[in-house]
This record gives sequence, structure tokens and C-alpha cells, in this order.
Amino acid sequence: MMSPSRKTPPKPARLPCPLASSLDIFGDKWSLLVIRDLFFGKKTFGEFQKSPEHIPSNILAERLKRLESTGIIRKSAYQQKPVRYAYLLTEKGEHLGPVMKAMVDWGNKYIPGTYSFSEIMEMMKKNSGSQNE
Amino acid sequence: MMSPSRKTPPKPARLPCPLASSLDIFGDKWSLLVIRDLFFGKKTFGEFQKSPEHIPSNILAERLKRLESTGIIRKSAYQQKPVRYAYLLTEKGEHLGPVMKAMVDWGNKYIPGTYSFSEIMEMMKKNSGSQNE
DNA sequence: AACAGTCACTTGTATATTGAAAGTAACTGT
DNA sequence: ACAGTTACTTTCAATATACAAGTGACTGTT
Repeated sequence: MMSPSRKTPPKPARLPCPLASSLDIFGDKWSLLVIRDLFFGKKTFGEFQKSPEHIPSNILAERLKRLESTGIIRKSAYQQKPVRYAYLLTEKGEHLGPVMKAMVDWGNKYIPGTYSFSEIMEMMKKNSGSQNE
Repeated sequence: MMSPSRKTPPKPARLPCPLASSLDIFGDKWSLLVIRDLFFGKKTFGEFQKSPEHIPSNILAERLKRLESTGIIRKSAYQQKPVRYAYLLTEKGEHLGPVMKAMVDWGNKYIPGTYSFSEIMEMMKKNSGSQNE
């Protein structure tokens, strides 16, 4: 039997496995895409939304909070009147570069039709107002 | 189960971004943990279940199907009477090593309390009958 | 001053995915 | 015959996601 008398553990923190722990932080469908956008120079809520995958705004807001709370990004006000924030990668966040690079390399090798880094870079720049695929 | 009876955009295939496409394949909480286990020499359904993160059996079954359908793993019968399968990484799956390594390195650097590769290796071997966290 | 427009969210609410538990099928070994 | 093992499948409540619409604080235009 499991010990039942304890209080509820807030986050069982899956285990001391660095892979499992990392996945708990950014192992979802969207987090790394936001981080990718930050690498590509995007900074604001609106810019993240314009990316071709079209992240829902509520999910984006939540992910930004999570990434901030885990120290991967931080925000700084870029204007005061209505306070608006730009998001930036911390050192911790920037060190996710190798993780993304490994995934990009794998994708380029094993998923036909994926674009190279520079092609994606181009696509990111002219980030469309189009809602269509 | 419901079937998609209406218009069927079966998999919009998010975009030609290799990162987004990779995430569509293994960007969830469990897939890479199963792949980790395969790297650690685990092969059977029961062995995956015994890993310390305790993946639910229905999720495990689904992930194994998905990983097989995407060519990351394959299965081969290891006995006939009741046909039972052992799962193996394909070349495509083995090449996820660098992705996991990058994540492990990041976790070890930025998540306090995570174990090194060799410590995890040890833990994997004596994969417990313990149900306790 | 009134109104459209922008930006960064927030709030509802369907829908989809997940997780925990229990059940099933095909055996083996006692 | 019956318990045990292995590999799942089924059920269903809980959680997460997606989509649409709305809000608040402005700016710039008429």
C-alpha cells in the first residue's frame, strides 16, 4: 500500500532523471517553439502569435508565465504608458540552443520536407498576416 | 471511439519547420522517456512500465504505436505461444541520442538535484518493485 | 470628444488528451 | 482448477488545449 497519510505533494517532480525533469519544464508542444522564436529575435506577445504555427493566445500567455517562473525567459518593459513587456531569454534559456539544434538536425535528416535553418529564418522574417496554410 | 466523420484534415503537419515537425512526433511528456528506456536496454512493455516515472499503460501502448508508425521503433516477436513483442530502436530512433544528450546536459546544468547519466543508469538497472515516489 | 485601431492579454466553453483503475486474453507453472 | 505473468484494452473522471470573443489601456484620426 502507498502511504496515504501525507499531505498532497505539490509537484511530485517526476524523478531526478535530468531528461524527465527537463521534459517537465519544456516538454510540450509549444514551449520550444516560443524559445525558437526568441532565438529568431522575436520579443513580444504579438510577434509570437504571428509565427506560422499560430499558438492560441491563452496558451501563449500561460507558457510565457511558466517559462518565466522556471527562469528560462525574463521580461522587461519596453514602454511605460500602458506597460508592455518584451521577453528575453536568460542564460538558462539560451543554453537550450543545443537542444533545439539537435532536434532541427534530426528533423532535417528524418522528416522529408522540413526546411533548413536558413530557410526557416527567411520564413520567420516575412511572418505573414495570413491566417491560412 | 469516434471517427473523424467530417472533413478530414488528418494531420495538418504544422509546418516545414524541422523543430515543429519533430515536436509533433516526440514532443510530449512520455515519448522521449520510452526512447530513453530503449537506450538503457529495456525492451518490453513491462520493463517500460517499471521505470520510475510510471507511465500509464494506455499511454504507453499508444506511444509505442505512434513511435512505430513514425519509424522510430520497431517490434519483433521474442516468443510465439502468446505472441509477445520486444521493441527496438530503428536507426532513426537511435539518432535521437544527441537530442536526449543535449537535454540531459541542460538538465544536469540547470536543474538542481538531477542525476548524472551514470547515476541514472544505476537506477534503471535496479528498477524496483517499489511503488513509492 | 467620439470612434477606430493596436497590443497584450483574459475569460468562456467545447473538445481532446491524460491518468488511474479495472478488465481481458493467452498462456505457464503448481 | 487456480494463481500468476505479460501485454495490453476499456472505462471514465480530471486536466489540458483550442477557438472565439471580450477587456483595458492607450494612440492616432476625424
